[in-house]
Amino acid sequence: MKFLKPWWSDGGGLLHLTVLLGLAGLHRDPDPDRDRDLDLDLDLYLLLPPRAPLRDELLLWGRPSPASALSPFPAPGGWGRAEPPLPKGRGPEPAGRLLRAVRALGAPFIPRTRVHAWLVHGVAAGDPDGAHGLLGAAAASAAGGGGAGADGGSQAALGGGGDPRAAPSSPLAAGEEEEAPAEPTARVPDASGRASQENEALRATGHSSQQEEKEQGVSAQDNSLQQQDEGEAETADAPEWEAEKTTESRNERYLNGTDTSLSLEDLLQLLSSQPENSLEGISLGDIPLLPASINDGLNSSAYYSVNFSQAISHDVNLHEAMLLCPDNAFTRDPAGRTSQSQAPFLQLHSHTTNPPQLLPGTNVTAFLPPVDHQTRSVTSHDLLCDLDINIFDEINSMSLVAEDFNPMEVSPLFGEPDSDSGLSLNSSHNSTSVTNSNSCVCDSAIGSSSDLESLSHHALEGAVGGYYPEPSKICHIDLTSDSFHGDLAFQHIFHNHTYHLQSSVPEAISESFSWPGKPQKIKSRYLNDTGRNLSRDERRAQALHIPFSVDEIVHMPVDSFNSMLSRYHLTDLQVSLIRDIRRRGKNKVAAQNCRKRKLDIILNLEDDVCNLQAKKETLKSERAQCNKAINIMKKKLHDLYHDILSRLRDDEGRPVNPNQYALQCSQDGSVLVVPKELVTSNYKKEAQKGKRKSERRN
DNA sequence: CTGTCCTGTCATGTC
DNA sequence: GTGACATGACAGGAC
Repeated sequence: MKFLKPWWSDGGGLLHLTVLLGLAGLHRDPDPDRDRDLDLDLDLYLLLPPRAPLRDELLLWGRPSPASALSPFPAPGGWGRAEPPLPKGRGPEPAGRLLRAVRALGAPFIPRTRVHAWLVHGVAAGDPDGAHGLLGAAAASAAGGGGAGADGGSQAALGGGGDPRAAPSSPLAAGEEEEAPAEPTARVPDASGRASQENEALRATGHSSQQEEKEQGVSAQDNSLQQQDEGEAETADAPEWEAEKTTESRNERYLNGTDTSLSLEDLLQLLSSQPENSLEGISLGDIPLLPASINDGLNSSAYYSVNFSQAISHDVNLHEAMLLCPDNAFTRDPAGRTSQSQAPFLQLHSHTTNPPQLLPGTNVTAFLPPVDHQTRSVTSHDLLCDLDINIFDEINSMSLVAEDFNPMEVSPLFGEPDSDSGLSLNSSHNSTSVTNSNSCVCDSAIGSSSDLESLSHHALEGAVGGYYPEPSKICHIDLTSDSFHGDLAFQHIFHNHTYHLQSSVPEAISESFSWPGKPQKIKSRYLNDTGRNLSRDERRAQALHIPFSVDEIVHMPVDSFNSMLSRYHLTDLQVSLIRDIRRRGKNKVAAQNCRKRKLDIILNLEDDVCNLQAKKETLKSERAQCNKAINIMKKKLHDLYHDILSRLRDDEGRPVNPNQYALQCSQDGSVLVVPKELVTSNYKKEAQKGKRKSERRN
């Protein structure tokens, strides 16, 4: 079990449960060869609402094993789902379904009394259809014991027939309807039986005997409470949102396939209630698929204002995370907290005392939501006292060993990594500090924000910087609109915000007016939600509550900028800062462009240099070749001169000196031997004439 | 510890 | 005169 991350500072978060259900011989097939055991391995992700502990409902979506296609049993269709079975080999669940399911809740935040579980991955090793049947039967049971339209196999498995009380253990029947008596049938063990079963499951996971004793003690308490609840169920006042979800309507939704939710307790209760061989013919083939990772779906679910990508990224100490829940989570409503707060923990214990023979090989490690704890009167103190430390230690060892937990990645919300306050996530996760403060997460988170930067980061991210905060980071702000915003803990949070704002604004102002020389080391300490460093201007703007993002300030046209300044009633300080931000921003862009241009120019010049050097080399080579050819021609001409002149004789019969005479070809083709002086003068004259002619032509 | 590179910022000039 | 832009210079951080 891993408490992946408490993105709500008061303890909400994502809880990863691994539920191993070993059901030996549960699935009977007419063909003995096909009779097989059921090993159901479920990965559940429980989305724990902020400040609202597990209570009375799980919404569970199943993902049938790919092996279901090989099922020898026909897929049931009676208690069908709104979503048709996904084609074989289909990938993860698209985010839309989860989102729709989440939005179907009808509230911006998860109802505080509900817990939602996504069956992210389910593998029925032995018989996937058996596993499906298991869930299917559970859903059918939840639908009222298998009414009209329910799968016949499911009905047979449940033995419910048409009697709505045939499956009184249905959490929906007992928890939501709060009408069905809790009289267990021969097939359906009572709560204590379930508790015994799950206790055995926990024992199989290695719990110590002492721990079991504690759990059993809590289970007994839980059982008594549950029985009391059952007796008082009719008189219990259900919350408004619950009133809207009557069993009838819920059953209808189950039956007509518009509601795919399924209580996890349904599942466990069904497991405990069904004797061996009783799940024959039931299938989960039509349980809608779910993504192998909830990341996509949850990430797209801005509805929660939760950063799921981060939420599932880390393991945290579950014990601490649970205990980190602010006290208000348990004491907010002393009258109404009777059941809601302690439910998850108590329920955990209540499910741990079942006799092992009922579910041989069953290994359940999960916080199970209670069905009906409306009237429980256990205080939060009792709850916390009832928590078995060993459980958390074991969970911690499991989770922290399984995955590396990097508290620093969680820290941006809780404190600066190198905060001078000395408080960090590590400290917030320290057991001592945790147990000393019921709201230590929030306190440390806010209280450790020793300067304006972190404060403004949390409080004003949306307005300044152009980077919208991830929901996990602003949850404590958004929650102000929630019905819990009157909590003392949150008042404390906002008090701290105000305090730090007041104490930090001058710092920011002074910083903004002493720009040169200001240390910029602080920059790396302030990360926005995308992990990007908040610029100094962004922090300044946040500090001064400037309702525009830096991007807007910098990039908007002048007219819009001026009109914006005139529209809003801004102080001189704000206007000055906005203009400085705009100037610096534009200058920054200009500098970037300038450097880019400079770099381009340099690169172009380098290219030019290379090209010119290559051309130069080519010309050198050509010139060398020409010179060589010229030399050859000169040599040949020289030889020719000597050969010809050596054969000539003057009037006196003496050989002609080649150095004094030259050969000259006339236009008529005759060759004359003339003194070089004449040749030179004539050549110059000819050259001048040719030059004049060329000039005339031009 | 030092050098290099990158980036932001300021000052100044130009349009 | 003002704003936008370009650019040199400087400083700080990262590597």
